[in-house]
Amino acid sequence: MTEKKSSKEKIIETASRLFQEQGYHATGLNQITKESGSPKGSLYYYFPEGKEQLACVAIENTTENVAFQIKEGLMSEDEPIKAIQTFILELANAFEENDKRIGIPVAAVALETANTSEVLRETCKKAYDKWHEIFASKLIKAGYEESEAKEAALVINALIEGAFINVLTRKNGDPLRLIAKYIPNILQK
Amino acid sequence: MTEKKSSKEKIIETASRLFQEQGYHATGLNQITKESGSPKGSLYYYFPEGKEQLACVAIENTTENVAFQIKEGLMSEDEPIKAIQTFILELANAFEENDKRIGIPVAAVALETANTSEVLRETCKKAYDKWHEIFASKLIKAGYEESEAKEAALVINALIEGAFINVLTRKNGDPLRLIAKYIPNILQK
DNA sequence: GTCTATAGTGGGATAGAC
DNA sequence: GTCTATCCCACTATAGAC
Repeated sequence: MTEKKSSKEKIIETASRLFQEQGYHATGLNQITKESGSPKGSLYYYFPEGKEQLACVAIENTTENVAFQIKEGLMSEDEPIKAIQTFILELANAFEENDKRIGIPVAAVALETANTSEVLRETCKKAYDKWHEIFASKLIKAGYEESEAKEAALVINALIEGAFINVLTRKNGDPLRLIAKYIPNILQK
Repeated sequence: MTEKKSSKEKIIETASRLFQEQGYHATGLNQITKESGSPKGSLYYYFPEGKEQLACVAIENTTENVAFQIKEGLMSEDEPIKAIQTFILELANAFEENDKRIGIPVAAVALETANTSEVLRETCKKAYDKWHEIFASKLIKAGYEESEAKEAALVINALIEGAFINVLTRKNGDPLRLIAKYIPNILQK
């Protein structure tokens, strides 16, 4: 209803960004409240169960944002191979334009908490399931058989995540540009 | 020279395992000293610059261990496609046999520290360079052209890392088994 | 409901005994 | 060289004023 963002929204957005850039354990609630401009009392008012609960909501927020970005990115072309390639090249450019400080959505939190928090692990799993579904749907619309499309979607997403790790350690987008060239290989019999 | 492991070695091995399973920030020096059976004074005697220095040495240790595992895994077959597929299937089985608690070597630390520690980022980058080189060398020996082999090596490693993230969030090895099927696609023109 | 002050715990790091 | 005791600080979480 209100035009300006609520405290709760500001906390969620700041938390989403910081968890993505720094991971779960490196991100403190003090930093989140400070950068969002909200006092700590508000954080515990909205998220009474504390950090783990906030992280779940933040990851769900990131999941939706990234899902929207993938959908938009894939709309650039009808032909799915070209569309996916274009999306990947845009990722590489976005990384280099954003001061190279962006992180991989969800991945750091997923790796850190897979063994220590079932609820966070499940939340990250749902993120990947959702993104896979979007890639698969693009392929199915273009005539690919359903089970084949679902498999290819997982493979393509894995390729992007793995290349992105390499992008971060090199601080340049070339690994993403390289894997874009290999998308046709994934999608041929 | 001595038969039993030195304190320093025990610290490095414990640190390597914990950083891999939990990441950088979730792993405390207290936990490392406790699980390695060494007092904290010893840790700072051997690693006077503290946690970051220890993490570098631990990652270098992991780099060598994993390099050895890849080399050994790829020796199972002469033909590189089959050899890489066998290696990936072994990874999936190892995950399920090791209580599903194993982490992805180096990846968590790489994601957490890419923006905050240049020295750790560089150390992780060297790990990936080394592993790429091993895959590439297997391909070159089998007759692949050098630049093509180097590219394919990066793509295959990215595929493994990305699938491994999904394996951890699902707690089952199937994503690795799936990408193994796609290795021939990467290696054909 | 919004915010401040503070408790309590565990982190990295250090000094110095032996 | 090996180990203990301790410091300081940042973290999560809470109590309670307004």
